[in-house]
This record gives sequence, C-alpha cells and structure tokens, in this order.
Amino acid sequence: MPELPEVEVVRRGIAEHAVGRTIAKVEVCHPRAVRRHLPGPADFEGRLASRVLTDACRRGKYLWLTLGGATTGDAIVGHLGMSGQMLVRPVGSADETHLRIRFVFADDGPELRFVDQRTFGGLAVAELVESAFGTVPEPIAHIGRDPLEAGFDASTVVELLRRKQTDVKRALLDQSLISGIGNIYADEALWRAKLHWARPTAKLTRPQATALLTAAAEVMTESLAQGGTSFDALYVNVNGQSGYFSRSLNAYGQAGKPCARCGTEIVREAFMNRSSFFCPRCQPPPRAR
DNA sequence: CCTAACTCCTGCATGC
DNA sequence: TGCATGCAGGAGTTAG
Repeated sequence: MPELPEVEVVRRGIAEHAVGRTIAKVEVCHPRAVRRHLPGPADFEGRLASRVLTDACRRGKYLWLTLGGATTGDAIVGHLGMSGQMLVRPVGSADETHLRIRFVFADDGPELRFVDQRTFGGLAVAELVESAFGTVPEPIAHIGRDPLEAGFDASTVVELLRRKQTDVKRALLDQSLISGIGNIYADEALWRAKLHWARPTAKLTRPQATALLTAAAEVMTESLAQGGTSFDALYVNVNGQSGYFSRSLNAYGQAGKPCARCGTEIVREAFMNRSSFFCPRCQPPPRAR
C-alpha cells in the first residue's frame, strides 16, 4: 500500500527519467487501469500521443504529470492503489505479468510502464483546475493538503479534526481532511502520539491533535529518507528497488513483538475490515467503545 | 450534510 | 494434492 513517502519516491523517479520527454505512443493493456478515464482506453491512448511530460507533481498519494505540446492545461493523474508501480524499463525488455499501461517515447529511450497486480490503481487524463489549495487535476480537487506540503496548516486541520464525529484513525485516513496517510503511517503516527485508534476525534485536546499531526509528518519524513516502506517486491521505485523503512516500524505489522517504548506486546485489532496495530499500554483504549 | 458500509481485484498463506 | 477461505486494503459509490 504505497502511501505518501512511497509515492514521493516514485514521483522523483519520474521527474528524473520521464519529465521533458515526448510521448510517441501509449498502449492500454488492461481497460480497468483507465476506468476513471470516462471516454475510454482508445481516447486515453489517442489524446496522449505527441504530448510532452512537463512536470511530475504529487499531493498525498496522488501523482500527476502535467502535459505540454500543442495544448496545455491538462495532466495524467494517477493513483497507485495497493499494488501499482511506475517502472522505467528499456524498450524490448520483457513485459511484466501485470503490465497495464505502456508509454513509448519519441526519443526511443526507456519506456514508462504502469504495472499493477491488484488493479486498485489507475490513470486518467484530466483538466487542471484552480482549487482552494492551488492548481490540481479536477478529480483530486477535493482532497486536503498533505503534511509535507509547504502550505499545510496544522492548526486548521486540528480544528477540523475536533469537529468531526468519528474515531481518530478514520479521520487520519480521510483524504479530504489530510491527504497522504494510509494504514501503515496512521498506526505509526498514533503509536508516536500515544493515542488509541478508537479515540473520538471530538474529545482530542488541541495539544493531542497537534502532536498527532506532527508525528504523522515526522514518520513520513523519516520513511522518505530511507526510500519508503517495502515489505516485498510490490512497493518499489521506478528502478524496481525497495526502501528500508519497514525495519523502523514500531506498530504496523508488529503484533506479538515488544513495544519499543515499554516492552508490552503490540496487539492487532480488526478495524474497518482490516487491521490496527497498537501498544495496549502506551495507547490505552477509550473507556466507552 | 455527515458518517459508515460496501465494492472492486489478485496472489499468497493457511487449513482441512 | 487440491480446494476453499482469509487476508492485504484505497477510495469512489451508495445507503442511512
């Protein structure tokens, strides 16, 4: 599940290897990968031919590649979902089993390939629009700033958090409130802030909520410095290499192992049909569940 | 308007 | 061995 740091690693790779190049041809190998491109796969392929990739941008877990050439004002917008990869591969190298979209460039250099085993991810071409937080592709105008953006205002998000009627982990995962956080970094931020996932957001103090946002920014910054979190070959940079942050996780996936702070065994609980990992001593559950 | 359940998908681990 | 089941889960959609 690529989250903000993993997507940023991919963005940097695309910026280095694909930005500035002209697309010669696009091949959609699986229609589901462009299901959010409503005009369909043929339209996706057709409107990208001879366009130039002018920049690689990111907000939260979304990537977009701005387009130049004869026209401007649009971009390829994408989400990696759970298993999506953007790979830079030499022309002629064997197709990946789950190759979904191939970008061939006019310079005959390496291809850009969207590979996605579980097909939760996808790409689309969309217009750029002016939103409250700058110029972004229309489909993601509703998401909030991410904690590593220059314009991220923690005090505003703290007030929004405290106004919500939900539990704190749901709020962390709500991309319209604060973008970029998924299950891994939600659990890590909660562990650092010593908060149980089921704590009601409305009852958080301002210092608690502020500390939680700080923890989220810190853990994602540290992960980025190590190339992101990888459990296996699914989460890789554009060269297919894994990051090392999984060695630094304190809560996520650590069930049965001692808490790095207090030694108590980390516990796994079901949450939203998935998992939450936490230290039952450092992160006591709220009284009323 | 707000919140939460549902749904999409494939590969691997597990159990009988 | 082989089949069924569970699990990984982001976010748009739908229901309440």
